[in-house]
Amino acid sequence: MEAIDPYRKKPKQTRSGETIEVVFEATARILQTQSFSEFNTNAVAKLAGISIGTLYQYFPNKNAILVAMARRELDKVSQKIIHSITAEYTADPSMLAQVVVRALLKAFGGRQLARKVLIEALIANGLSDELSKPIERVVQVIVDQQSQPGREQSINLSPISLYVMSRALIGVIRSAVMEQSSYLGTEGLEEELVRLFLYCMNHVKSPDING
Amino acid sequence: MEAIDPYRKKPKQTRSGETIEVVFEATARILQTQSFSEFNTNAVAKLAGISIGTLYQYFPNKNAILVAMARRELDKVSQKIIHSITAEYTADPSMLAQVVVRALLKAFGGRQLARKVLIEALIANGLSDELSKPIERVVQVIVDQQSQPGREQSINLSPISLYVMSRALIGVIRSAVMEQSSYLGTEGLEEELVRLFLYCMNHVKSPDING
Amino acid sequence: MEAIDPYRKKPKQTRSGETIEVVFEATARILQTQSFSEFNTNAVAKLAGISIGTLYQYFPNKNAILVAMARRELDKVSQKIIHSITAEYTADPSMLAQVVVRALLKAFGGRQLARKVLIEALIANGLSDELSKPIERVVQVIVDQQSQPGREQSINLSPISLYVMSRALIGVIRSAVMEQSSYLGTEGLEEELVRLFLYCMNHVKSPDING
Amino acid sequence: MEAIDPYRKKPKQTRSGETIEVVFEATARILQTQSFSEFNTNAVAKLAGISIGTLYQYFPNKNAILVAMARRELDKVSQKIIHSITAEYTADPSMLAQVVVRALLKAFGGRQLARKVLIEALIANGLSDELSKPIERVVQVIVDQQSQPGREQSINLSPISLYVMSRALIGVIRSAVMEQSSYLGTEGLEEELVRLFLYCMNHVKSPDING
DNA sequence: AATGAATGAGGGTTCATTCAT
DNA sequence: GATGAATGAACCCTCATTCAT
Repeated sequence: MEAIDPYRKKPKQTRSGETIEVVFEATARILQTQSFSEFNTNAVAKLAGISIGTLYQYFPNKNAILVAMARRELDKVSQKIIHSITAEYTADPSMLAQVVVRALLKAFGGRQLARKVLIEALIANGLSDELSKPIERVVQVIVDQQSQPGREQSINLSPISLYVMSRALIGVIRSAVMEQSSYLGTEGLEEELVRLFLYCMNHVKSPDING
Repeated sequence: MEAIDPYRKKPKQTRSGETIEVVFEATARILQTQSFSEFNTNAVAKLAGISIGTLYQYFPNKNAILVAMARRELDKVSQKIIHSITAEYTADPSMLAQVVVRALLKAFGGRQLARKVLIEALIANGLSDELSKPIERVVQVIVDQQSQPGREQSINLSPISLYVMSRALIGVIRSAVMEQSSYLGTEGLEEELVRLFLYCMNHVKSPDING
Repeated sequence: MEAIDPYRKKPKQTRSGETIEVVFEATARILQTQSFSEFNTNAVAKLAGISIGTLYQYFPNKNAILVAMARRELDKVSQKIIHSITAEYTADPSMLAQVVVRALLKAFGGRQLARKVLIEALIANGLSDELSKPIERVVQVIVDQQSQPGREQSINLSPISLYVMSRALIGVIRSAVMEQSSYLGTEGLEEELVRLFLYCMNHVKSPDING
Repeated sequence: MEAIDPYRKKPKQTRSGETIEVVFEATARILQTQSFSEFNTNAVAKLAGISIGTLYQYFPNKNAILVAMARRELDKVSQKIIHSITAEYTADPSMLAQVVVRALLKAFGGRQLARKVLIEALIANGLSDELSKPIERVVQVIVDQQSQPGREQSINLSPISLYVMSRALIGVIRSAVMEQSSYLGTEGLEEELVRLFLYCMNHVKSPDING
């Protein structure tokens, strides 16, 4: 559907990198302070302090700005989480879960309107699967970690379980952010998510309701 | 925010109801066969076989069409599910879960592009919480059912658990629909969702990964 | 340019008269509380509590409402002034002038937004000459009065003098109303207008500036 | 109220000035040859030979065209009159009056429909006081001139007298233009206006009618 | 006489994108 | 590489007016 590479020219030079950066900066500012409908190429160029012509030399079209920005943002998120996991390496799964959930909440639940709109943009552009990619990456890292030789019991997470788990997690966080839910920032939500995460990782057979 | 009532005039006469219906019909057809950007008031009116003026006598603006339609759609969904539960009343929780999940998948996962865009519309209008309402309604019905006198053990679902559960479920389905995931329609997905649902309903303490 | 008779059906019956009245009432209310652009047939009909169809049975088109209303309004004005003159019949010209000016100011300078907009409407419809008609009528009455047999000296006002005089007077008042001038309501303005009026009535040859 | 500056971008380049000019030209042509209702942005752009987009880069909205144009027109008028006065400097007040009145009539009474509509535009935009500004400017110049040292008798024109005078003069001319009066262009009208002007400038106490 | 749903021409305005400089 | 004036297709929405009931 959409051009896979949203950039028109690779930021080889420092100059180019700067231009892309100011465009992102301007985009974020607009999404944050104004509505999504306020986001248009002319406005971005103006706020970025560049000409509209220059903008179009770095992005083939309006959408490409959002896509590029969102991708970079999501990359950052997974980088951070993976870093957290690696740094606080632990054998305790519940600790692990907490680290991941907390990082996710911090990343997406920042109450930052810009991120919310960015997410909307991804969705509206049929790129909503990108949203879940960071979690998939994260989970993969965890699985790899847990499956290291020397471990007694390695996790065996089926692809579909991974899929459901990541979408469930992100789904809850996404909803909370979009609805500006009052649960955001509470310990309760974090606990529930940790529990959900652990359940999915364990992949135990669901026990009966009545025992 | 957004006008709560997306209708401009109450359908007092039968005529009005019909008009709204043809507008919905046309909207669905456009969303299904063409892209979202093809969805404009003129196209809708034309396909609906009414004048643009008439359309605007029933909907205050373009967005209102989507919002009204989405709401009705979601209402239908919960109606159906609740009906299913009531019809196939069962003491077996896993049966219950299956009924609910299957109904949800059928409702949202119809692979119908129109529904996808409708969901987008809700989100874009800051009404994404409406998406989860049907599940909340459904769960409420279930809880009520399970808690009837005579039952040995009633369910005690905390609000936050209900919240997380409904958003997790819808999150997965939503993602699958939006991404046009290949899991859609598979038994595997259904099973996973049933499991997730049951787990959440039971709300058991998550066992350790290795334990 | 415009239909001379703005009414579609003569108000023979009481019913008809009432309808026209509620239309005028609604029009006035809209012009007063909202802008001129808010004035449209649908709004008028709604506020008047009649159907749009009924409205069009009494007025051939939108403009006719304004024209009819303005004419009636201006008629009222001249009626009042003439009444004042007749009632306070006086041989003293300056008294006469004061009576006329005061009546005019009261009629047009009422700070009533509706009248202002009505005036605008007349102008916009190329009927601005109607504005001056009341004064012409008034002056005619005065002239007739002054010229009654038994009077030593009758006034001999040339048509062009009458024209200039009436337009000058109305011009000042109109401007003051339109600009919402702070002079409105002051004695100073009244005095100046009385002086102007008297000067015009006297029609003396203009003396040199320096004497 | 209304945006004080009706322009969207300052004519930095020569190009801009030209664009504004062709827009004015096209506007005038339309107002002159067609009715006011024919005046719409698309028609203007077309006749101006520019795209509608370009037009909107110079004027924020349709009305701004009229306002900008009217202002420029009125500026021209006062420039011309002041120029006339200065050029034909004279100590003879009646000559002076004639110069002013003639210039005013020429400026406003050109029978040009465009000017009429322009005036309407000013009025409709609540800027009708702008209409009188040129005369105020002119009178100021005259007063300054007359009050120069060496003159035996300087004029002492109170603000309210100035106000009444300018509005009376313009009022008559405006009416004549709007009504397309047959007096327009006659010597009689000019004489009457000169007389009115002189009377106001002298500000003599009005003599009794019969005295 | 009254109604009011339906009409649809028409117009204001935006904004993604181009291209000559 | 940068600029930004110019473009014009596209689209939302209004509202005067009609006419079947």
